[in-house]
Amino acid sequence: MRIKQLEYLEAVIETGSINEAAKRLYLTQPSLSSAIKDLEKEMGITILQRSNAGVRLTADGREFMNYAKQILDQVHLLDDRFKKQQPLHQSFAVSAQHYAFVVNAFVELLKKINAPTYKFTLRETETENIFNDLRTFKSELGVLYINN
Amino acid sequence: MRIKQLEYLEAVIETGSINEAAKRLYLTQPSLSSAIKDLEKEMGITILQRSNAGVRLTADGREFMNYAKQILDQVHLLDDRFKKQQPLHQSFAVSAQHYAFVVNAFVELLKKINAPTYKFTLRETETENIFNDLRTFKSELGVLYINN
DNA sequence: TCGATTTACGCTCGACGTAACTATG
DNA sequence: CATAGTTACGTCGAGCGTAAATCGA
Repeated sequence: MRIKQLEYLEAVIETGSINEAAKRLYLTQPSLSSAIKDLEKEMGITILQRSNAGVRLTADGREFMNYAKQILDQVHLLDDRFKKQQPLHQSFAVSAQHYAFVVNAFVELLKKINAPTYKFTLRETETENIFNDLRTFKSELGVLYINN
Repeated sequence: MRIKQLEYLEAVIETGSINEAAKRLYLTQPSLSSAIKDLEKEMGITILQRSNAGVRLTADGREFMNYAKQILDQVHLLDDRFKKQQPLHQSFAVSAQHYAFVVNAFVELLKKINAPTYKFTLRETETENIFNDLRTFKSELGVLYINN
């Protein structure tokens, strides 16, 4: 049993669908499906009742989740205490020419992410510097617009 | 972070030595060492103070273990409830000729394991049947003695 | 130099992906 | 037939191994 599997299961139950949960977890539906299956096999119980309308907890599954939730809560406590300190410095920088559509896209991104995990930077610079920024890993993404 | 890592760490702390813990966990010392290192790196703290006399908990490590112990306790609760039901049928069988040293070794094994997890069987049979038992997976181990 | 840990590096297995299949309203 | 799920199978990385290096009493 892996902590990840419990987190996966939690997401599946919250969404009521392996498909939806897979999207939220950024993995493919078959991968998630087999991860859950592996867990069920290891525990020797059926946790989910599958149908074409999604999934529902079985009685065993409901009891299992009670235990699993306890574990996840403890894991979160530990993570909060120790883990999340330094990822604050993580940054995502874009170097681009000065164009409105770049700024718009960047703002859209900020809206979507909306988390304090990353430090976002948009460098508007000359074309040549875009290449330099990427080569020196100063920026993660470069945007060029070539007008024909 | 994996549950295994926490269990590894627990064993290391209980024994006060990566070497000893590795033996208890049936893995090699370097593997265990790097597993612990990975955990420390992920958490961004130093858990163990290494020396040529073994290891000791740092202040961070002591606090970390308080959290980890909670997680492990919850995991054990879950395992006890669901997991350990069927492994009772697991069996370990030996096919061998009738020799005192085989019986002695088998008894030694029983003493050492001393757990109700396995069903032990010793089949004393003719040489040819030893091969058959292994081929059909009836036994896990065959013992032949060739007298010169 | 002995007994502990770490570093270097190779292999295998498992986690995840893609493609194709199944089933039900 | 659309939308849920699973099965089949390939790939890549992580976990574990072995061998050699390091380090302190």
